[in-house]
Amino acid sequence: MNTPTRGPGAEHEQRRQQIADAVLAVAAERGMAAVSQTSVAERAGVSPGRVQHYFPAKRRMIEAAFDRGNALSSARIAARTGPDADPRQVLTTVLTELVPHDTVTRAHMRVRQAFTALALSDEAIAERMRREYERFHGQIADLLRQGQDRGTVPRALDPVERAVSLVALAEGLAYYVLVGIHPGPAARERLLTEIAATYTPDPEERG
Amino acid sequence: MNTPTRGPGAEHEQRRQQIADAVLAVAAERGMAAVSQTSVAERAGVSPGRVQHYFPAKRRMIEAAFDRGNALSSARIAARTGPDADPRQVLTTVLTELVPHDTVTRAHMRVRQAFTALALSDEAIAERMRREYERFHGQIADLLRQGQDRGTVPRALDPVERAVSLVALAEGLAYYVLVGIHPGPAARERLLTEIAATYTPDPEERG
DNA sequence: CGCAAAGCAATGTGATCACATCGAGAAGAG
DNA sequence: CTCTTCTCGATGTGATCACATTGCTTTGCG
Repeated sequence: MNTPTRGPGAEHEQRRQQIADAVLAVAAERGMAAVSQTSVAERAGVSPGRVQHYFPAKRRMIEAAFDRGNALSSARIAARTGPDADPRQVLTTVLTELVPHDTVTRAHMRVRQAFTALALSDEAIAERMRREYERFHGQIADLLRQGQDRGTVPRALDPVERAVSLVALAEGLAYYVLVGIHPGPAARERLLTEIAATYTPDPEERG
Repeated sequence: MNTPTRGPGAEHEQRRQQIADAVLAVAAERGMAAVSQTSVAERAGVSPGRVQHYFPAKRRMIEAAFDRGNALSSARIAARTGPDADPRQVLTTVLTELVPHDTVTRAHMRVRQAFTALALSDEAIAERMRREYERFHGQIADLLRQGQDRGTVPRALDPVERAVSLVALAEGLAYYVLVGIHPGPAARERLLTEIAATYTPDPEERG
């Protein structure tokens, strides 16, 4: 009944996650270039041997970390939006969560930026990135479509195209905040303004 | 009268540029991680010794490449806009040049993305990045202000804030094109739409 | 209890890195 | 022509890397 410590039913997945988390932490703090068996093991508080045991190839470790980052991000956003049904509120939360405003979101966006660069020279990561964005843009587009059904978003607007623009803007602003080009609150305001412009540009039709 | 091949007046700057160009080429083709004395020397067609001679510290080589990239970018955009006086045309050219559409722009944006990631873990690059963006955002804001003076841009609009948003959008879209998330022409269209929305949202006031 | 296998720490290996060092050769100065 | 100084190719060095190998320890199982 108790979890086996060995064999196919062992806590492998938990250990792998622990290591993947360490990869994310190192990437957030010192960039992808600092990710090595040694640094990851140290950060995870395990031996380098164990890291190698769970990830015989570094490539797989990076990919696992990428997936882990996406899972954590989804979980965080799901927790943040809760069971809210209002699509505009959900959209606003999802997009503003991209703009760094605390330790967790800062770390997350630093990791995202690291993978973003990696995707340009690593086809496996690039493919995952494409799938991830297809999902993400689709989610935002769906929220806009729900708005259209409720009449709060103009029918003339292409939900996918608008979703792409909103996310691109949010990520561009997120980087400015990360590197200190633009203050976080101002970036958030810019984003909220753009979201507001998406909803009922003609204010008299609200019901 | 002829250029000395040695001493303080030698063709040092030209050699340094040649090496910096090789750094940019390697970064564009294989990412910053592939930039080393060996790879750069090979790409530049010179000996590793010469690379080390001109850049005793790798850090300086990277910084020189960053500056060189900015100089090349400015020159390319200046050549592209020409002596045009119409601020909207200039703004459109500058922004759409950010979206990859040929070999040169693709390479340039790949390099830019590489430095973008580097800035998050290298304070010297981050500082240069901040200065570079301050200049860039300022340039776009100036173009918008000229539009306001001509009455083609609403006075109510904050030029700096709008400039930041436009550039952020353009860069976000540029990345989507680079990694194959979004087609280039569509990204360009999205950008043109956003630029159009900045100019005279009320079409009847045009003279 | 004994044993086969799994978990995993420790160590080895060859490559590559940034950077140091050295010396040959070229070019200007006297 | 000689000498000095700059250029820069060649080679050395120690660190770090990903990954291979080895073998001890633990665990489940008969």
